[in-house]
Amino acid sequence: MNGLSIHGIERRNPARPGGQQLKEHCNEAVSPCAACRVRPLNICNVLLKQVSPKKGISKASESDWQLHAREQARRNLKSTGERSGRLGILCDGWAFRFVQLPDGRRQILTILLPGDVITLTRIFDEKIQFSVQAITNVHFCGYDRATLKARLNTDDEFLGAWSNLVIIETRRNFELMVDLGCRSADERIAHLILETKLRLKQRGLVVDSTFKFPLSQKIIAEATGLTPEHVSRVLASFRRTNLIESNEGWLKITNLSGLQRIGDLSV
Amino acid sequence: MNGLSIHGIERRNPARPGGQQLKEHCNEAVSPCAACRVRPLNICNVLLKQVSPKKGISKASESDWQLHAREQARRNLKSTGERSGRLGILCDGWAFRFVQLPDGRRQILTILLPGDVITLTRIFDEKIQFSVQAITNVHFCGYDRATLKARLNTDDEFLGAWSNLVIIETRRNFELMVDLGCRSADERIAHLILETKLRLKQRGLVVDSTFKFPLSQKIIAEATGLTPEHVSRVLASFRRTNLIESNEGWLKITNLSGLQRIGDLSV
DNA sequence: CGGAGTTTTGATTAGCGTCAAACACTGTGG
DNA sequence: CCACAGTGTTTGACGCTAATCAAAACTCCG
Repeated sequence: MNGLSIHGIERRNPARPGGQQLKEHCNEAVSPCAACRVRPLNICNVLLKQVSPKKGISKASESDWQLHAREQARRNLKSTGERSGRLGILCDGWAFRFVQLPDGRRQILTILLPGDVITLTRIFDEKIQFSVQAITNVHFCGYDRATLKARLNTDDEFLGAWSNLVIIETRRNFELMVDLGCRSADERIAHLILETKLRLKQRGLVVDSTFKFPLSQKIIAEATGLTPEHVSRVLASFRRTNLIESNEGWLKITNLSGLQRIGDLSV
Repeated sequence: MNGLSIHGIERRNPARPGGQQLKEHCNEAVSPCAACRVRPLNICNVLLKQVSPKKGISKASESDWQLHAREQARRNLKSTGERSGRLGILCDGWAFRFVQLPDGRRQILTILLPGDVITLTRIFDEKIQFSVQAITNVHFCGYDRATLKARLNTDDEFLGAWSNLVIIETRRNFELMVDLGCRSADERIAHLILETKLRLKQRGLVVDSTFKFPLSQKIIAEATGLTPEHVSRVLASFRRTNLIESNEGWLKITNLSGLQRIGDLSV
């Protein structure tokens, strides 16, 4: 968790005085989406390619239908039951979806990487069913829910893009269920590393089997249903057997086939 | 697993000679959908209320766009990677979605009750990502995928109904992840019982806290990520403390608040 | 320098898995 | 009719994985 962010956007935001001022809108003249590299991974490409008047979106709402914002590491972007009316997309940085039980136990449902849709079902679901927390400093944008809903009914391409994401997400949910239900600690952690590497590779963020990995062991524990202590032991054993190297929020897979033998992605 | 089925449809199908003849189409003069009681729970109501020509469905395809079939208990309805081109709905009987790992381990993803959509994302997903197995004898129907996909683009009500099911399913997937990731064996099993009771209640299939429960302990084990032996012990302890009574595929909750204290549904 | 959070390591324990055997139930074939 | 196999449930003994408890080393940051 050093100062480098993935897309070269530095973490050193202007220091904010109070902790209450959570979200900072960036009303930049030029939309940051123009330079976004992860647009093809989600629905932004489809949404932004043509904001034509014939779609029935008035000029007035157009200026407001997409809002950009930032948030500091470790702060919540969304909380269970919230009704913000916006579908969020993570432009830059890492975050995770999680559920918090009354007694403090937490389960991480999804690690969110740059380009991921934060609240995919928000188009139809008023209340979201989980909370979202930033891992690093993040930059995200929110589309107006009503506008998207209307567009889903008229724009076949958008419907296709959205449902494609639903399918990908469902598939990953199933994988996590299999992990939690019937795999050992070694397998779960190896799987998490391999899956994250794969997703980062799709974003061009893996060089020489090395990639940014800002997940603390507590986060890995909550994502895999283990304790931080046990995660530490497993990672230590992976390092001892020369499967991985890690430091300073970076991770390198030094023995890919060895790691795959433990946590292969084939379901 | 006695001879009675939930909707009064008897299990005694005409005896079939070979085991190979898996599926039996029911080309009845009157559609069984007319008497279906679970239609309001899924997309059938919307789909069947008006099959009007103006939707662009030709008379020829209309006769074929919905097919009814049956399957025996313990047989697979679908297998991973299959490409049948139909979206299935469970009309009667119980089934489950599962993933099978190469080494034989299995994880049940969803228990399917009468009225549930078997392959919800099949509209967009050519290959399904899991297998489906019948628990009891089942009766199901399959809608033509291409027809549904076309209709999703033109029929707002259908889109709404479908996406509503996607949300409900996502929510249940998240609940299972929390169960598997951070709850004890007692909690998981109590939760499974309570959730199943709730879903049966929506279908009017619970009387006096008593309901059909044809899940073997092996199935409960695969659904909760436990072993059959341990499930047996937990259920025995539930019975010993007078939380539940069970026999012959039926289950009665004799101490609801006690069971809720263990496996409450609130997430 | 001090405090908070993270990682590491060790010792101990508990929950659940594994192995095994007995029993009940069902359907099958002789 | 019985013998038998196959499957599911129950129970016991034992073992192992991972949790728990605890404490020290390390990092980051004011």
